[in-house]
Amino acid sequence: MIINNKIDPEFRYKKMLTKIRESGGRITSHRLALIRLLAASEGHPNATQLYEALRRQFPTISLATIYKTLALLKDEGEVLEIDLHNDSHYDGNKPYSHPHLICTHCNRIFDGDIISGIQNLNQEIEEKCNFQVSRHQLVFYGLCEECQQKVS
Amino acid sequence: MIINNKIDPEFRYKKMLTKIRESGGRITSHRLALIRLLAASEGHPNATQLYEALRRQFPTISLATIYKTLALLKDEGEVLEIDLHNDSHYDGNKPYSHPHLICTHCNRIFDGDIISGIQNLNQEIEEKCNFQVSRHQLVFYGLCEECQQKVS
DNA sequence: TTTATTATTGATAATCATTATCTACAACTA
DNA sequence: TAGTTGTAGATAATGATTATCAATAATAAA
Ligand SMILES: [Mn+2]
Ligand SMILES: [Mn+2]
Ligand SMILES: [Zn+2]
Ligand SMILES: [Zn+2]
Repeated sequence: MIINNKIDPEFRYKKMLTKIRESGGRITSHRLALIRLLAASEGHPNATQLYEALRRQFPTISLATIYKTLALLKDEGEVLEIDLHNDSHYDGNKPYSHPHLICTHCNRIFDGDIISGIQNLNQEIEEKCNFQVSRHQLVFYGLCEECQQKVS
Repeated sequence: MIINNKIDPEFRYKKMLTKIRESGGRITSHRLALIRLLAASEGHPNATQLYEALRRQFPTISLATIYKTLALLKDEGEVLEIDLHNDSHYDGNKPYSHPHLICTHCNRIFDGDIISGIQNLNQEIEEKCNFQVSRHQLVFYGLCEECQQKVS
């Protein structure tokens, strides 16, 4: 089910469709296409990027539909919103809290869920701060491997 | 210089004034008052909260002035912006990257810089992801000590 | 102290991502 | 196949933050 540090997009696709059906939602062609994109979440796209990607095949699709479907999936816990400065990006492949690495040079967003220290953090916070963590958004800014060479 | 897990506000106040002078900026009464607030940064206020706090003593102060001074101090590295969903909050007491704990019940923002695991994270990211970290924004959402009892 | 220079102010318009609104339409179901 | 109703697309509204600009005040020079 995990391929190349990524959950099988096909599995995620079906899971999202099921969740929508179970909540009484309808499956439209536009939703199908959007969910297919989100299931892979290549590059953690934002609403506009998803809109542009879908516009070719569906010229009549509306940006509002993107936002409404994203909100729906977020409510169902099937999409993670990465809240950046006036620009939300989305991960439908790993809809749970996990760290992200953002390159300040090429602006790409990488998954940082290989990092092992995260689990311990929650526990340390609960012990030292008496704070009960339910979710988190951890963002690290810097230079990705490729850009380190370009910039230096 | 560190009192009660907080940098001496007086020290921060003087440091910010020096930085503004050094960069050719002028010291106005409104800036003085705002910097005094930021140096303590009680509760990590946002622009509107700073505005409301200063309005009593300075009825003619403008929200634009708050934003412009915040941008100036941020450029000088003397204020940390905590970028939340369409609502930036500020820490002028600890202007460097550090974790924050946000209570989803009372909405208060706590400092989480007691946590020791952070230093190790950057190193782990550089090793495992080949990503060179320059700054971060780490936000943990959950229930503060007081609210855990109220909610349960 | 007086004057000249120019950064800063406050009022207000502009921006821009995201939401809300509303009617025609299409997805499900009996 | 028709009826019910959730959804789509167009567009207006929202709201935090920025940009604009003439009047003013902070600083330095005289
Ligand atoms: Mn991700
Ligand atoms: Mn802080
Ligand atoms: Zn890069
Ligand atoms: Zn609380």
